[in-house]
Amino acid sequence: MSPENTPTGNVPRVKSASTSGSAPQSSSGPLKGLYLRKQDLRRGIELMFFAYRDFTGEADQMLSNLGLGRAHHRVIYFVGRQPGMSVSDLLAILKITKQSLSRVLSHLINTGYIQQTQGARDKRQRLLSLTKKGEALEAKLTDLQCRRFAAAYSARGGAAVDGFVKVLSSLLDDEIRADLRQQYPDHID
Amino acid sequence: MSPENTPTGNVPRVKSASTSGSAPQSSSGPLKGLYLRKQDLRRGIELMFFAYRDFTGEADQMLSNLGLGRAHHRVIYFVGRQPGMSVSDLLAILKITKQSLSRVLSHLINTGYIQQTQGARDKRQRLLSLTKKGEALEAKLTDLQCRRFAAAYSARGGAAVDGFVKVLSSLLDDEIRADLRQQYPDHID
DNA sequence: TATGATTGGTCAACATAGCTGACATAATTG
DNA sequence: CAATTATGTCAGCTATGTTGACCAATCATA
Repeated sequence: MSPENTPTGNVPRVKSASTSGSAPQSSSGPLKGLYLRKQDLRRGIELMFFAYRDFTGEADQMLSNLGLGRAHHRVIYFVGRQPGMSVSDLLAILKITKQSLSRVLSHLINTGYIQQTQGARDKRQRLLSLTKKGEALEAKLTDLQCRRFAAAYSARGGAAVDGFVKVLSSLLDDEIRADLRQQYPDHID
Repeated sequence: MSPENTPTGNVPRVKSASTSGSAPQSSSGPLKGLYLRKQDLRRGIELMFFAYRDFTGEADQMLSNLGLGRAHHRVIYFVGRQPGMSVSDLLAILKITKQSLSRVLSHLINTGYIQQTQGARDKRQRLLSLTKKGEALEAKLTDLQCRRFAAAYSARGGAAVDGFVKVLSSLLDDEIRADLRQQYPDHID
């Protein structure tokens, strides 16, 4: 039941470049039309959809074997990246509601993946970090995804990685891009 | 409550390149270490997360005003891309269960975004296409996302787009990559 | 033509992960 | 002391995925 063996033969296939029709090369320079045609933009949209799905697929599988979901993964990932972060830091990154986070976070604490310590400067804060068990899981999950990236990066080379990072950065909302730029010292921009 | 104004000041920020520690430049060539360090791979992971969220955000907003969700968008998008596709084609692309699709698809048919016609060669098939109303919505949604891509593409130029497409393609599972390659005549590979 | 495979729909039930709104507690800050 | 902040919690809702079972129409073929 994978896309390629639909026995009817009408496998999903774009009616060639028909969607682009008369390509909107519009006015500007002669180079623009080469990657700003409707079909190029649609390819971008579709690549994002499929790549994101595949990118998360392996980790999702491993997580579901542990009774966890992608939401747990996000928490584990970001807490692992910055141990000692507060709940509101996490909320600001994930941009979900307190209640949504609470459900997932409590579960991770109860099952021993994450621990809390009271903030020293501000005792209201609960500073989050991974337990040994949490670190082990984080490492396994991140390794899975890093391996996929390492394969893609090394298959395509530094120039391609550079373009990848540039375009993805430009797809971001402005505030997020500013944040990410801060976090990566040698960020291309 | 956006990331930059957490008043505590401990805005999510990677402890510089500490996660990379002794970068695994491993054995290979001298260029590899420049984009295969742990921090580079993590940046890729995070860019995917944030970019996907921002990429879908505007459309999600417009959809929710109409009482629709992202699942409806996917159906509208792919039916719009290839009018006359069958239900099983759509299932093969979306990789969700028949029941999940059914719920969303029925809703789109009942609300007049999508119409069905009986297949000519195989009368069991219901060939899907957008109604006028559906086409109008598809155009609005796709325009939103295309505009974001067009801005990113033209900000970064053709070489970056090239790298972007290459790396995203390499992040795909093999079967999906083969499908996409077919669909785009001038796909870089 | 009879049988089996395929296309598609449907029902019931469930899980995950998001949301809102309201409210409580504790600590910090002015 | 008062206002704000950080965090948690309760109840309830929605969207989107899942499984398993089953049915009807149609097609392909022995």
